Amino acid sequence: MTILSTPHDTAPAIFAAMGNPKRMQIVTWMHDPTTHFPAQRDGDLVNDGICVGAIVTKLEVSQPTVTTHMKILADAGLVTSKKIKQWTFYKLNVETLHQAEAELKRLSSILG
Amino acid sequence: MTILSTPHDTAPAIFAAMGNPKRMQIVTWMHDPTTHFPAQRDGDLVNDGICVGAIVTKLEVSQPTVTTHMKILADAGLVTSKKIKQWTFYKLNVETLHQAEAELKRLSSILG
DNA sequence: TATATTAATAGATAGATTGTTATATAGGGA
DNA sequence: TCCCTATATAACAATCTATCTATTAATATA
Repeated sequence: MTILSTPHDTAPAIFAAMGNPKRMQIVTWMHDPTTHFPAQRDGDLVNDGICVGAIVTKLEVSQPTVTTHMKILADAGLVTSKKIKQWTFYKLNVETLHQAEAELKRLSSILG
Repeated sequence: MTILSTPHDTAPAIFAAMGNPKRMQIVTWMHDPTTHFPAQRDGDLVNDGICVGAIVTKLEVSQPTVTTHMKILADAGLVTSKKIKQWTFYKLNVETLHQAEAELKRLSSILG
């Protein structure tokens, strides 16, 4: 979905999802998974994503709290999820970051 | 302040400020003041900014609510304010939008 | 099958956010 | 001075968020 077809409240949802220090931390870590997370047995850090447990360990909040944060990020389109065996792997969705970037670009370009 | 010297929780504050439909609406209007607001007697729409009353009229919430939203935007650095006579004029701060844009660019550039 | 692992869901709670009305403050004009 | 206009502040209500513990569900493994 391009910025042109974006419903009017999609952008606030993306910004709201990033507007939390814990979630910003998660997104920052996910940007460079191999430096921030240990290798996983049943899912590749880059191709499949990061499993919930790895985030729980680093973020130092409870597992349900991480699940909630991931749901907010997923609802905003900032991450996608994939289930392999008993794990759920979350991966950054760069498309949505570009979309937010375009929205900011629109607002920062003072024309008149 | 450049993105390099940005404290680690500045970015979430900016995104949180934009992560509300009403505030996003305000920022969008302020991006192009002359098309969205009537001319003002004691302050120029472009050079001085928009007065609170004009936003109250368009946003259709109470004046104190607008004042609260403007404070959140100002605290995040997204707008600056200037008092002329009994009016407070708010103006978009493009610097901060660029800062948020740079943060998104950083996160969307997958290097490894 | 019984147990361990992993994540999601349910339910509770403290605190933040968004909104209201009422009041205070500050400046301009009659 | 007295009143009007514009904004801010106070006090409060309703809703949302972030967090927890306990439980459930699903999958693996011994």
